[in-house]
Amino acid sequence: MVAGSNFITDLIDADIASGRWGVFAAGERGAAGREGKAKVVTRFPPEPNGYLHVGHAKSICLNYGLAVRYGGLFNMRFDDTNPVKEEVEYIESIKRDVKWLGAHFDDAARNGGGLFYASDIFEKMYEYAVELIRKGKAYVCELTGEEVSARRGKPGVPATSPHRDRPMEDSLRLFAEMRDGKHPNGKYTLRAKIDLASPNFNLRDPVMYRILHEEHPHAGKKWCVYPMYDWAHGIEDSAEGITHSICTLEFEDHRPLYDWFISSINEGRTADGSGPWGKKIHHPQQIEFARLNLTYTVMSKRFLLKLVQDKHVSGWDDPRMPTISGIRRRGYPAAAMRAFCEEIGVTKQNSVIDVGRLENAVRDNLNKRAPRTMAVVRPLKVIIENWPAGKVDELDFVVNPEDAAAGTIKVPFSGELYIEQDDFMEVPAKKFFRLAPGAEVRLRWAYFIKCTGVDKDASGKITAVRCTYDPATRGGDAPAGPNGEPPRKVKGTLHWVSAAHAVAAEVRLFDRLFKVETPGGASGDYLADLNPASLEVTTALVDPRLTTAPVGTTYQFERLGYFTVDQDSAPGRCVLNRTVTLKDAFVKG
RNA sequence: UGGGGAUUAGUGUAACGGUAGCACAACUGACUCUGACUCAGUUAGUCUAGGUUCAAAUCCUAGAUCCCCAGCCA
Repeated sequence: MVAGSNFITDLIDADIASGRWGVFAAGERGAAGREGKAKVVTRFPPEPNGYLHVGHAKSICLNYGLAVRYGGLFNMRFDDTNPVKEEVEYIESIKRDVKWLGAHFDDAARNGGGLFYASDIFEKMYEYAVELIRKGKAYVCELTGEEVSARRGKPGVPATSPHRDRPMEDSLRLFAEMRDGKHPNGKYTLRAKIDLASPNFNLRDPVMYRILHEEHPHAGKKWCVYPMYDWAHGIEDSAEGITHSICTLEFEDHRPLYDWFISSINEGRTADGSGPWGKKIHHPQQIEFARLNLTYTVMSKRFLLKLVQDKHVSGWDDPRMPTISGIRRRGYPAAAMRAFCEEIGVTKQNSVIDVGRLENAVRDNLNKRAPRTMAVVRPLKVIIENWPAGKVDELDFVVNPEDAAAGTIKVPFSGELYIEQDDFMEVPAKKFFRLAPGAEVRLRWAYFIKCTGVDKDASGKITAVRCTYDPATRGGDAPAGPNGEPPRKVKGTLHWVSAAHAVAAEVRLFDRLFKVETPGGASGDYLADLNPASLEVTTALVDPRLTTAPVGTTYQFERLGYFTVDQDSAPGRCVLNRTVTLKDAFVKG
């Protein structure tokens, strides 16, 4: 079994072995070197009615990954058949997100098959629809939505339509009138004449076209009839030469319809074009896989839109959102997203992945790349009592222990420092090996310090911790004893900043957007499960170098987590998003 | 009470009639100038009942459970 294989690659392997889809012709679709290779053409076909989320990322990685794996092509296509819900803003964001993920749809040398819009072939679809009417396979129906619904039938009870035997000429005329804008929304539909008694309700004469007097984000004002998904999708795939049309599980019982439409167009057509209706059109294979679900996450576009509209989040790109824009802003690397998708596999089983696995993929990626820095998020002042007044020491700080090439930088040390509040306990808990009265710890890359006492205000709150330092431990290690005794060890190492040198930065500490593993679980009420503490904003003390880092730069704040420079940063204002925490094995108590 | 799918450790995912494996999580321990990383180990699984076979997660029969479907959404 080859790494990364799954039931879809098994299927494609079989197709290649049997020569099912033929080979790329010389000069076909871009980059040279593809001719003679077995054809594999996939696509990602979102409707531009919202922002992409991590569920879409799975589909993008799957489809693009297959094109790369087999040296085929990957198309980006907007399935823009319903102008009521679609917007240019969504089209633009989707292109941006797909590119960011690394699916190079417009680069032929990197398996890019191109950018397509369903709406660009509406004319062709219209012609095919006319053809089906002529073949007696479609008719204009004038039932209202409610009437269609009322006549839908039940399992075992057929649907009915009084118009299915309308003469072909009448349907042709009415369909043309529909297109010409002579009728209001909802007055007529074009329906496929399939089987009103089918146990599969999708086959009970599904609607192919509805009248929608609506401007389209890509096609403008050209149309007032729009095709339905089932009718349009196979034609889009066919026109683009898609071989494997991959979609999610809920379309499984639409597959007979997908096949019926293309087969019906092909009826009376032949491979060489000698048939009465001309040349056969390409008939792709639809394959269904299980969509991605994550714990503590809602993936419904409808609900994400509600979060944005009702301002529960700051926008589609709020770093707490499971959108691609959100995780990008939060600082998740695209490569981590890809690794995650690879890791979880592809099957037909509904499943819920622990969101911790996505976070792990992010840590894994960042651990190797992110430069380290010391920053204090909840400052507690430390006074070094025996530090020479006014002295500043410059110490070497290792930028990335995982990457020797990253080198070292100098950090300033002085007699007044800040450490993390969590790193001091006046009455230490069991197994607490950080700072406490009488305890000695190491300040990372600096000195050992020993706590001699605390300062408190009138209310008894600790305002500062007093320590002494050991000059012999400069750099962070104790020397060996005079008679070769092993050097003194300390168990705890703390991060710190020099009070006089650190600068303030806004830090946004994100937690999960939902407080329960399955939001909306029993009640279906997602909002009730929102985590009220999903965002905490604090002022941290950071290395001044961070204030000039470009937006999107990610650092590891040692012992805390990864933090990424947010787009809200400006000269004089540094804003950092906590991308993900480090794992923490220490449990208080 | 119709149709379409799916059931393998806590969670995912392999095994395609021939030793049930891997990853994550959990728990031990080692290492450590990040309680991170890394390393070693432990716990733990074929939905049920029959059948075929030398041999069944895999094939057959019956059942159970879960998901999807009656938009002029996709």
